[in-house]
Amino acid sequence: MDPHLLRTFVAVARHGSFSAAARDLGYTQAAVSQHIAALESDLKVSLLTRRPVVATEAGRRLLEHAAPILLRLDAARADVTRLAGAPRGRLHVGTSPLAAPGLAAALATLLGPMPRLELTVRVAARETVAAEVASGTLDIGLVDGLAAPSDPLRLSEVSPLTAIGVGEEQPVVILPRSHPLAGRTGLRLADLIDARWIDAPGTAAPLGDLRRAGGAEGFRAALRYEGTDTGTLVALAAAGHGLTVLPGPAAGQFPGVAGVPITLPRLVHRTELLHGSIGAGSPAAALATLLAG
Amino acid sequence: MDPHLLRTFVAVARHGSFSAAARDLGYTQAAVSQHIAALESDLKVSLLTRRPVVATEAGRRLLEHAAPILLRLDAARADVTRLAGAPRGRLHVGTSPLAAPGLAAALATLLGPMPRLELTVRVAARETVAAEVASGTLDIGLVDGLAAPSDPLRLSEVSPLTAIGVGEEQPVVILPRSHPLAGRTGLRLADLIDARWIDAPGTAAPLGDLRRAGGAEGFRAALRYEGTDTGTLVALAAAGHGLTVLPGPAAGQFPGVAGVPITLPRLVHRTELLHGSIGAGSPAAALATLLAG
DNA sequence: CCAAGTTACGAGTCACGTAAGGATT
DNA sequence: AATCCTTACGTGACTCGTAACTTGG
Repeated sequence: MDPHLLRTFVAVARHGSFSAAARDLGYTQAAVSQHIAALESDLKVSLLTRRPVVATEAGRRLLEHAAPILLRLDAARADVTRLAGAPRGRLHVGTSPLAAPGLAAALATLLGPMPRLELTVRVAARETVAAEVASGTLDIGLVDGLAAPSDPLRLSEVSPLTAIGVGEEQPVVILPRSHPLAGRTGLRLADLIDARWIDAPGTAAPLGDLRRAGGAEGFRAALRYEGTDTGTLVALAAAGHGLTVLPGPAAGQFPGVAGVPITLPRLVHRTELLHGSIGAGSPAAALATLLAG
Repeated sequence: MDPHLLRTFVAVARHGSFSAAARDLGYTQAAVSQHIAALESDLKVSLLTRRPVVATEAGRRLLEHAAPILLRLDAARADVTRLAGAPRGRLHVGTSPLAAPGLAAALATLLGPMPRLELTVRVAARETVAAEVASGTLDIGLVDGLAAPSDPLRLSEVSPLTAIGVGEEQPVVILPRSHPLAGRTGLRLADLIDARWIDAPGTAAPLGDLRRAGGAEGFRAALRYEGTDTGTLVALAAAGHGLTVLPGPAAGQFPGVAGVPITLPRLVHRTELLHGSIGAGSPAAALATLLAG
């Protein structure tokens, strides 16, 4: 199970085509065919159907493992390399959409006494930010999510990252003005189990977190939003496509909707600063090493 | 970063010797030397000092990643292979020490209506059991630990495993009879932060869990116990080497010590049945596939 | 000077590209 | 017939073992 083969397998499964994967990876398509054949004969299992090219049951299973493994491999390389890497004087920062408003403040705190530097900021889905901080594409990440007070966020545990909490907010449910519950001053999770929800895992609180908090099924997704634009998400909620949970301060900024505080059993909306240097102490210290000079 | 190279690196670091690692892995020592050289030149970092052979800062960093990666790789192979693997008629079961008393009952429930089969049982540290279930060495694992009520145990997230809760118990602190607190009918965690503790991560509740529950530092380990024998652990506690936390029922069995129920904020001692078939529904169904015929 | 890691070199293997060969729509 | 995957084959690269070399205690 050479990582090269895994990488090829993932590409083929994603493209649904050997030739497309080959083009993507810079191989000939014969090489891709050989890669898949090698994997299949190594595991003694058929991983893909041909014509059309679709992952089999075993292939789907392998796909679930492959991405984390490849990510971890990249993270390991990045982590080790970071130590020796010459400071670059550039800082790549990523943020999840709902953490973005806090970005300026967080950077000011960190960089206040810092020298000039080239700063790049990018907004991406929560898990994307975490993955890119792990793999070294980003130096720093700001992510938000639901967690027990003063508990670390549970990001997919592909690689150990250092997380520092930078804020906790009251979670608020976004409802269309016309919604029967829109006038309430507070809600309980149980009131909303049977509502229609928007599943926006990269942007809003993931439904899985709500489901776990509620200890119940429900929280059926009526719509899945894969973008990272909060305005669009709120517009969808305003149009009645479903409910979503935002941190309180963010909710106040949108006129067309009602934001009702929700009592979640022991959950707050938490924002964390992520960086990759496991043992590096304070983020300022890590930054200093990163930027020095 | 070929897994072969990583495996070699891990072996060298563990043995503290190229030659010993070579013997262990069935390579010549020249090959091992080349492996390490290849890794170092790939990462452009020195990973080991020679003479004596010790991991450098970067090497230690890599070691933290290597073990989980290799484990995940094994787990992926096992997971994919499991699907196609012919039922073996043999069942390898592992259990953490404190879950062992429940093993008979759990197996009876599962296997009651099952045909005869060859059964192997082994006791090992909690994380070992989880790792071996993931990598397919074990078919089924029974593990215990501290967790919020009806929350899954947080085992090291190397590989997704299906977990089914099979029991929750009141945690109890084991104290020598002569201990000033031994007469109490109940304790709070705060009473014990400054006590001397035994760190027995494979057997008792890991100190890290207590520390997290207490939201504090403290819980200094006076002694580390790496074995998996509950009797020995309790004997150490009885002799005053430190405190440890066991599930209530287990604590009653030992005469020389006092077991005092402890109120942990939202934590219970939980036992779970682990198996590897991610989507396989009930454990009975998984077992049926495993054993069929 | 001995134990232990490195370097040199050759043999076998492996992985890739080219090109020809099926198969499916 | 066209598209797409597989197979055959040759070349270049890689990996490992043997053996000579180097270094540190």
